[in-house]
Amino acid sequence: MSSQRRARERAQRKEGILQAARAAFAESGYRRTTVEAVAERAEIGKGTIYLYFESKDAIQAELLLQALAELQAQLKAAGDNPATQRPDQKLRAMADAYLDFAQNIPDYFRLLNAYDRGDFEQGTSTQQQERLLEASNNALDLVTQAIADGMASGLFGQGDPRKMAAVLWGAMNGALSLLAHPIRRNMLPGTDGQALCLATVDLLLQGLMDQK
Amino acid sequence: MSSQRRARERAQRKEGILQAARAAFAESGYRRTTVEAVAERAEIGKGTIYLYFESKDAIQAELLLQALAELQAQLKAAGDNPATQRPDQKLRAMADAYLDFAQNIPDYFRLLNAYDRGDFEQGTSTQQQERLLEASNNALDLVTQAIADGMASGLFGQGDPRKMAAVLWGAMNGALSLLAHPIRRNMLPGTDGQALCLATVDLLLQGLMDQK
Amino acid sequence: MSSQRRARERAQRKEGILQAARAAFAESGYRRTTVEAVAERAEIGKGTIYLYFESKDAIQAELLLQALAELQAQLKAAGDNPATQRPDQKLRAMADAYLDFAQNIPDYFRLLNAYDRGDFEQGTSTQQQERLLEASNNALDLVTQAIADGMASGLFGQGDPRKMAAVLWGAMNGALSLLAHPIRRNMLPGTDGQALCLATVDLLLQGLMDQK
Amino acid sequence: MSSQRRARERAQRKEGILQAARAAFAESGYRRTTVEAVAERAEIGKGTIYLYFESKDAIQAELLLQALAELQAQLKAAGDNPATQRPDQKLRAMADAYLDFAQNIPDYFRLLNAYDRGDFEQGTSTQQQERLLEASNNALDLVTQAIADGMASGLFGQGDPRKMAAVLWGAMNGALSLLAHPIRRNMLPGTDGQALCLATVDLLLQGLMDQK
DNA sequence: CATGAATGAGCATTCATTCAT
DNA sequence: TATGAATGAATGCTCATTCAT
Repeated sequence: MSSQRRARERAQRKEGILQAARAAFAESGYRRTTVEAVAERAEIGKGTIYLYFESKDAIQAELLLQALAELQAQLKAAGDNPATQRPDQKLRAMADAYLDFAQNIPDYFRLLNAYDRGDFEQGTSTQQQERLLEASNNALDLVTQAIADGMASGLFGQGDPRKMAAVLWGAMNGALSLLAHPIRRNMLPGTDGQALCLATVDLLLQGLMDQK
Repeated sequence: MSSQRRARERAQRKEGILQAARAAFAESGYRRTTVEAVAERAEIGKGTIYLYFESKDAIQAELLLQALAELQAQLKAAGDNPATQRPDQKLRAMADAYLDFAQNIPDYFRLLNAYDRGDFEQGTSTQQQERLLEASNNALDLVTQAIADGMASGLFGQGDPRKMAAVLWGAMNGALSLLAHPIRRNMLPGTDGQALCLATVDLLLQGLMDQK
Repeated sequence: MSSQRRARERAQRKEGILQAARAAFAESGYRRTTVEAVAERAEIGKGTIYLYFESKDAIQAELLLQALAELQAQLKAAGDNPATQRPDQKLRAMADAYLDFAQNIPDYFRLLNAYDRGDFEQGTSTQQQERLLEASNNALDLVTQAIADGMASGLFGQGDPRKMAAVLWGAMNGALSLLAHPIRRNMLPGTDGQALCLATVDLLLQGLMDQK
Repeated sequence: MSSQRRARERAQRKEGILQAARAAFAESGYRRTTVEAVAERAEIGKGTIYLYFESKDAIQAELLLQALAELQAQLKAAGDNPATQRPDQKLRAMADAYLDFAQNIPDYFRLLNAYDRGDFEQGTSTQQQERLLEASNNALDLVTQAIADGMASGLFGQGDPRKMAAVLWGAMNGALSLLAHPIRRNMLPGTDGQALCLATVDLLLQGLMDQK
């Protein structure tokens, strides 16, 4: 059926716009990126974008959902790996997955960070906010559960597992953000984001395990 | 001499503009803040601002330097306190100072974070960038030194002290940023920025000390 | 012959577009009506419209000709009615016909008024303007003739019959337009367009007949 | 005081924009007139307009109020003239005033007509609509009163004076509008708006007076 | 013939910066 | 030195029209 091909082409075009927007937003930031710039990158006309998206804000919101879905999938895959049974191994695997995510799809990572900063409160509908919150909670729950398991088994010291999960999350965000900017990289020659991130996780896990 | 008084008045006027801009940027964000809004807050005419600053960007850059100088001063004061001799105590004192800085002058803290994200590459001249880099390095050096002392004295395990300093810096940034947005606070009921930050430092110091 | 059927189908399709446009223009106004909205109403594709009309303006111009032709036909029918022989009866019959036209096909009436205001000078070709002028003249001639008859028979006072025809025409337009807007209807509670129109005609005929 | 001069210059500038807009709207219609075109006509920059008016709609609304105020003043002056005591003389004087208004300030006249057609429902605030309605009612009341006087004195036949006032109003609008467009003027050689309007008033007054 | 995806000119509005006073 | 009126470049979005299928 041609309707199938039509739908596929439409989805491809939409995805093309999203990726063009992702690159453009990453390069210049949301506000500085014009709709025309996105169109040029996607090699289409300005008006065409509005055949696929309601507004510039809608593009960003859609990208955000994509980013969070992707992250959640990668975290889940890492946590579900049967080869990593021990809670500390699970946490490290998920940390690695987060690191991979931040390094392989840095635009998505930046987008999530921008959302955390509240950079586009107006651009997301209530429904989208709920979906985003749910996805975020799911992701954080995965980490929380691993920590709770570690505490229950005596591997980690006692504490609030959700708070510890937030500590991990925040610390990794911080490490990854720190080296995102060239000026900061110059301050730490010989250390890249990956190394800093791994060192952070090492130290935190060490602290967790020796806390008892 | 009247030239002295004139210079003093000029500096006061400049400072007034800077503080007005700081408050305005914090309230509405840099892009959404108009130069006119800054002028109104400073209770001067719009054109007067351009007698003291080249551009809106220049105001932001100057604020950045102020923020960094203030942070450096507070970290130095915390590290120099003779009551805290042990490296881990020094680190904790500096962490507390950073936390205080972030909480008491959140506008400055946000400004530094925004700069780290590369939000205004165009707004800073090369000279300003060098001053910023130097100030940042000085601040990081203070932390690095304390860690190096701890390693030398056997209190901490061996490692790259500058990298560890960066880990601390990044982790604290991450913890503080995480709870800056209401949506994230809702995800962590009962935990505020301070608690999260303290937990992060606890865990990292724990990790450092037990690493031997 | 199939060419006949084809021509008929083409005419039907064209008529369908015209009626869709008429309804759409009446509902939302010419500027606010998009070509796509007309296409949807006509249940055809947007591009198809351009197989039958040069432009959006051309649709409006064609509607205008239809409206004028329809009005002329109705006026002629009213004037030709053998039951109304006396000039004043003829005039009243034609006025009633105009009132019916304005009330039964308000879209056409509004279109004619819009044209009178010069709302779309650019949309009509010279040829169309000539056809429009001719149709208008024919309609006005019908009224003029009845008035001239009345003057010749001594029923009306002497005067320029064409000018009197224009007076009648303008006055009816004015009465009908006045109550087209809700705000004006609120100013005249208890009076509708029909009553106002009839009162206008009464008064004018009275004036004509008593002018001698 | 310089503040007086300042205020005067500001008012002059505002008035300049209003008159530029009046001319532009009259020439091309409201929708087809761009803000830039108004600015060029007023020989100022595009942005300057927004120092004096909230929006394009606000300019139109202000013009409307000016137009109605002007009309009301002229009608009142005509009706209050002690030289015209008899109701029919008063009515004729007010009709002359309306004719003068339409001919001397045709842009204002067109603007009022456009408002009557409901061409800009969105552009006027509720408060403005009330002011407009009140001004309209005042104007119509002047005519109604003269007709009521005529009926009371036996000069005119009995009837609903407000309805008769509306008949007069509508008929004059119709006569004036009819000849506003060149194509219509061509249909009536030798007759101009003034003649048509006067003929309309003559006929209506004749009708009123002979109605008894 | 019919379609609808693609296009880009056009528009109202904002705001950093300039400059006459 | 201080002012704020004036400016016009920049931007998100609409819609009449075209054209490949």
